[in-house]
Amino acid sequence: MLDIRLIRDNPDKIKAELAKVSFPPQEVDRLLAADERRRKLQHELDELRARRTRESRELGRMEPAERESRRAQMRALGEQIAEGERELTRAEAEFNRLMLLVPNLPRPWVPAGEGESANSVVRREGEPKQFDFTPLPHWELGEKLGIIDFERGVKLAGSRFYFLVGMGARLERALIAMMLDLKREQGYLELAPPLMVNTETVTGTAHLPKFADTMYRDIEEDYWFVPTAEVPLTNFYAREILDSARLPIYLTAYTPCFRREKMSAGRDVRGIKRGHQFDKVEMVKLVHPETSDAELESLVENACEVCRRLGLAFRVIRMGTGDLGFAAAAKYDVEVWAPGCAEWLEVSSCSNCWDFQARRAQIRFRNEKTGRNEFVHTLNGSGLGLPRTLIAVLENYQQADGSVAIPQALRPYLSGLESISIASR
RNA sequence: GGAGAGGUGGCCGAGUGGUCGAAGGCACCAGAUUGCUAAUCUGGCGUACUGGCAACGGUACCGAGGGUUCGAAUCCCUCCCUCUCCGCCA
Repeated sequence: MLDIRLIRDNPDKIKAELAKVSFPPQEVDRLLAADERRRKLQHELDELRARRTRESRELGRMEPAERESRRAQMRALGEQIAEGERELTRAEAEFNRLMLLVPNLPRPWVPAGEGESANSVVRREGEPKQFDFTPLPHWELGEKLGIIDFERGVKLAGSRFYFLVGMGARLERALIAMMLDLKREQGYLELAPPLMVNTETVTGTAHLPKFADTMYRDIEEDYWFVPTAEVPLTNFYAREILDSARLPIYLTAYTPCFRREKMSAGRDVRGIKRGHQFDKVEMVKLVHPETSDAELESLVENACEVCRRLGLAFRVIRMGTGDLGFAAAAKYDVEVWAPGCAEWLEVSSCSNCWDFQARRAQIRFRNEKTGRNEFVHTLNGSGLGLPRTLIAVLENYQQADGSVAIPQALRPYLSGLESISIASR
C-alpha cells in the first residue's frame, strides 16, 4: 500500500510513476475522490460526536424533570451519528478497496519498459558446462535413475504432481539442509512457520486481494495455503513496533509452497519445473529504510552464494518496470543454467518491497532520529527454489554413464556419497 | 466437541453506566539531588486519523463485531483467542 498523503500531495507525479507499471491514471483520480469523501465524512462525524459527548455530560447533571425533554433531541442526534457512521464505514471500505489495488512505485533507477523489454543481465558467474555427450533433460534422467516418478504423482493427485523417490528425495532433503545451514551462516534466523494463514496475513504481503485466484484456500476456516514462505515470514512481526536496535532482521524458512498456476496452463508441463506444490527455502529481511537499497544487493548475493556452492553457472537479471510485479519496488532474478532442457532456470527472485508490505501489515520501528514510529522496509528472495535447483544439479552433474555426481557441498549431507546411479537408489 | 475461567496501555493490575484514554505499581526517558554500582525527588511516558504557523484542540481505539442507552471498558448478543478439566485424535 502506498502512503495516501504521498498521492494526495503529488498526484501528477504519482500518476506518472504508476503509469510505468501500467496502472491507469484515472484510478488514481477515483482513489483521491474516495479519500476526500471519506475525510469529509470523518470530519463531520467527529464534530457530531464531540457535541454528543459534551451534551450528554450536561444531561447527566440535569434535574430529572429537565432531562426528559432533552432526551428526545439527544436521541435524534444519536440517530444522525449512527447514520453518519454507516456512511463513513461504506466510504472507508471503498477507499480501502481501491488502496489495496494500487501497485508499488518502482525505484527511480529501475529501467522503464513494457513486459520483459527492460530486463537486463547485470552479472554472470561460471561458464555453462560443456559435455562430450548429449546431456539429458531431468525428466529423462529422473525416470532412468528411478528418482522421479511422474506417473504415480498424476495418479494420486493429477497433472503437475510427482513423487521424488529414494535418492531423489534424499538429494532434495540434502539441498534443503545445505541451504538452511548457509542461511544461518549469512545471519538468518530459521523459522518453521504455519503453512496455512488467514486472509489478513495474505493481504499483508499483497497476495490479496488481487491474486486470490492463484492460491488454494479452505473457505470454511478462512485458511489460505501459503504460496511462498514470504507470507508467514514477512508477517511474523505484523502489527508490531520494533526497537530500531533490532534492525535489520533476517528470517529464513524451508516450506512447501502451493500455487494454482492457472496463468501458466499448458506451459512447463514437462518435468518438475512448475508444480502446484513445491519446496523452497525463503529469505526475508526487515530493514531500516536508509539501508534498504544496499540490503537488496546483499540479498541477491545471499542467493547467488547458494549457486556458487553448488558449482552452478548463474546470471543475475535486473527487472525493468514491466516485470516488477505488484509489490516490488525493485527486483532481481537469479537464473542457473540447465544443460539438459537447455534453458536458464529462475531459481530465485529477490524483491525490495520498500514500505509497501510494511504499511499493509503494519510493521513499524521506533526511529530514534525522528522520535516517530515508521514503517520498516521488507525484502524477500528465494534461497533457492528446490525443484529447479534439483533440475540444475541433476542436469549439470550427469555423467556419460548415466549416473549423477553429487556436488561436494552436498556430500556431508549424504553420508559422503559421491554419485547416484541406478544401483544406488 | 462439552463444562468452567478469563481477555484492559511495554509488563503487572484496578475499574460494573457519566467528568475513564483509563487508578496504582514496574519498566523506560528527562531533570534535580546525594561523592562510591545505587537510592530519593520532580516531570514525562499508548496508537491512529484530523484541525491549527504554533500554542493547543477534536475524534476513535479497554480481544473483534453487533445491540441497549442521552451516554458503554463497564449491561446484552455473536464470534475469536488463552487457560483448566473432560472427551477425541496424528
